[in-house]
Amino acid sequence: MSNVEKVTEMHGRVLRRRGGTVADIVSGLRHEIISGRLSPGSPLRQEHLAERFKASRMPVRDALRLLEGEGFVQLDPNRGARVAPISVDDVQEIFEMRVAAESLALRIALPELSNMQIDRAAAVQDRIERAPASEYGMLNAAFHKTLYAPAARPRLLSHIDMLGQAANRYLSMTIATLDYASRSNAEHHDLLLACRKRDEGRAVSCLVMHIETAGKALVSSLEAS
Amino acid sequence: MSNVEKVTEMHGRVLRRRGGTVADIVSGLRHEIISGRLSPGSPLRQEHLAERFKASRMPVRDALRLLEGEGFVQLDPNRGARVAPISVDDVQEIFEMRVAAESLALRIALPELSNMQIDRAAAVQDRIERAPASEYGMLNAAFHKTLYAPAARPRLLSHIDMLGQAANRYLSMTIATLDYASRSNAEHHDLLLACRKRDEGRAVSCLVMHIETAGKALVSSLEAS
DNA sequence: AAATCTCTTTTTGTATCCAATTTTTATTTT
DNA sequence: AAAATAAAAATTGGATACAAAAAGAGATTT
Repeated sequence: MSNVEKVTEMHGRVLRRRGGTVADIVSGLRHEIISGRLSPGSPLRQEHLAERFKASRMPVRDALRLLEGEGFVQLDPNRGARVAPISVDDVQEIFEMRVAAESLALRIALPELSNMQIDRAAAVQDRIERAPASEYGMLNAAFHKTLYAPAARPRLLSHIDMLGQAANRYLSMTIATLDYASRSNAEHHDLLLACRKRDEGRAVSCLVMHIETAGKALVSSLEAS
Repeated sequence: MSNVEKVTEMHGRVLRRRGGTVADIVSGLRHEIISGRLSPGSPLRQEHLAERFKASRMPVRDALRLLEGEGFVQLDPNRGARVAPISVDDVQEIFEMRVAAESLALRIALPELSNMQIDRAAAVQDRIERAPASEYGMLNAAFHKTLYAPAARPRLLSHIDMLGQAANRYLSMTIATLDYASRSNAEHHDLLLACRKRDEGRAVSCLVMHIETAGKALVSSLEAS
């Protein structure tokens, strides 16, 4: 979020040094949407955002287009941008897609997976069990990514990443993480064990279960509210 | 592509005003990349594109960002945009992802699929067998989309669409479509038959085979050149 | 009350700057 | 001649200002 503050002068006004403006706005806005500080459906006015991020409209528009591609922002022609709405159907769909994409990634990665890489995933799992709940989403993504990395499938991995971020948006809305955490951790350990044995069938079914139960927990938690 | 030529005055200079500029540039550029008229790796300079599409740099940048999200353009900071490179690995990955995504879509759609919708897909297949090879990519996508539509999964369907477009880019590079066509048509008929019987297992395995053989044909055709 | 017509707000697009980076070219140095 | 360096040319990233179109809100008329 912080930026190099090498300031210079332009048209009599102060401005930040070049670089990373769009990236800043994207990550800032994305974080606010994922964390729920920006509620679904609320309008995102270009001028307002430009002022909030101390930038001009141009990088703001670039950022909005990027976030539209990621599914966090809805852009209607001539009507502007709004925080993408949420729905139970959407969660369901995201988790169905995660099952398909991540089981594919695991199947490809498993034969290439070294013990060292499994150890690294186990270390991430250790951090998950110690870290505060607020970091769960990010660490969970890191755990899964560590296991899929040997697949060497850039498109697939970035697709999985996008789905994970979309899921995090819903995850952070429900405080159901607390009683779900222990179950998720146990499932991660099961998955690691199956990976160590290089048991593809077992590993994939562990993963499918893991994602499906997470999805179901989220859906029921959303339907309750 | 044609546009209203409302002319107006600004800063003493004449300028043409148009509507839907960004969409025009995106679809125009995308078509040129898919059709291969713009070769992989060739630079896309903003100023040059702006002149070619008779627009200013802002909509050009918007378009480039969108196309980057779709994977057709590669954007390096401070170095500009280039037509995304191609590789055999990329084709392989795209078709792996298509298998996963489309078999999921078919599994979800099949129980909701009506005979009328199957007939509509069969009608599209009829058109495929009559139409010129240049329209194969677009019609093939329409055929598959017709079968998946009842799944009512917007995210999944647009993901499948993107993969299809990415695949079309490689498809149009190889003229291997000619001896592949008869095989593809037979597979489409098999798939339709399995759908009519509502035989999920058979339909999905037909589809998986269909996509995999298409991928393999493309890979071997690319490796030959 | 319903329809029409302003008036305002907001988005979309154009044009023109300027600064920071590459990339290229020319010039020196070894 | 080859390598290193400095100057110059392209190009991108970003800012500002302005024009036009659409959507929304009021006010007016029917």
